[in-house]
Amino acid sequence: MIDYETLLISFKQILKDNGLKFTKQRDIILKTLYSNTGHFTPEELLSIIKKDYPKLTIGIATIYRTLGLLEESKIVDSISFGAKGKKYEIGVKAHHDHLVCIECAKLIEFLDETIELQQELIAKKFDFKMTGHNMNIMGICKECQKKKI
Amino acid sequence: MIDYETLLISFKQILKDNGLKFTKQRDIILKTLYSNTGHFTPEELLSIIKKDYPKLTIGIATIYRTLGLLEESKIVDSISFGAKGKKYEIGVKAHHDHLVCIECAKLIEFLDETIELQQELIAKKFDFKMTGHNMNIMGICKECQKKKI
DNA sequence: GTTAGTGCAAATCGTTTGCACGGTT
DNA sequence: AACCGTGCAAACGATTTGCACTAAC
Repeated sequence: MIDYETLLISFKQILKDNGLKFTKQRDIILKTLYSNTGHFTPEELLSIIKKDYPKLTIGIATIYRTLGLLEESKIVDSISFGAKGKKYEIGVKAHHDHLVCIECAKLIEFLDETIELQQELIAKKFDFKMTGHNMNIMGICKECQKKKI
Repeated sequence: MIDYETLLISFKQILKDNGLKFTKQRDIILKTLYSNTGHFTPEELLSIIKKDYPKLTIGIATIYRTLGLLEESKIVDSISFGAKGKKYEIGVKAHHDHLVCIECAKLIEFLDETIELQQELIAKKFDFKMTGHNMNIMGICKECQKKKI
């Protein structure tokens, strides 16, 4: 996984290239995403930040705006839960897909080279300019299967 | 693809098993989904029904409630567009995945046996009881690539 | 007759936007 | 100084819900 220094430099470069500014809020959102492993909703991210930086004023709108920016810049990835919102995570680590537990909403990451390759072949076959993909296997995780008994 | 008679019988059976009623609205929603190929948002479905059955009174709430029921019953599948809603289609035909155009929201269906098989292997590997999966390849379709020039 | 289903409108939830002020360049 | 970013609250769009009425059983 990329180190934080490098990530920060490349984020600053992206901002500069687009005439955007590097603010406290953007700094802290990126740092928080980097240092907390896992997948967060915008609201979850906000409450982590409010807890970790009580002095900082920050609103949910900024979280959304910054996550949008980070997603465009390919720094974070998102996974969608229908009308139930989206979850975000740092996306500069190795790409992966998800197993989604329909009971507890837990996410398990995996990477499968065979699938990755097939996806590229399929996109090519349909003259599709692939910009990304997401694959979610829905089901009931090991732990929740036990609970049900 | 399953014929409509059989589908209707199994839907009625599901309703009966759960102490639910077979209503005009449910009848027509299923029929409309079956006879119109494609992927529809709840709003789109409602306007098709209102056009085809001008005498029927039906509201958007019923569409949502029925689609939820049909999805639980595995009769329809949905594909999510983040906060931009969901689209539904009859799911009793052969399973397939989607190419999603990020410009025009068009969906292209495909089926890839290699990927299907890999998914089962992955679920097994993580002791996941797979209940479903969705895979969406995002990108720009052939037509939209041309438009951009 | 009992119970579930309906349409409607209000409520809700996640997300986006307009605006005046504050911070970065 | 110029301009972007911010918080706030209002606006928004998709979906859900409470209610009194209606229809399926």
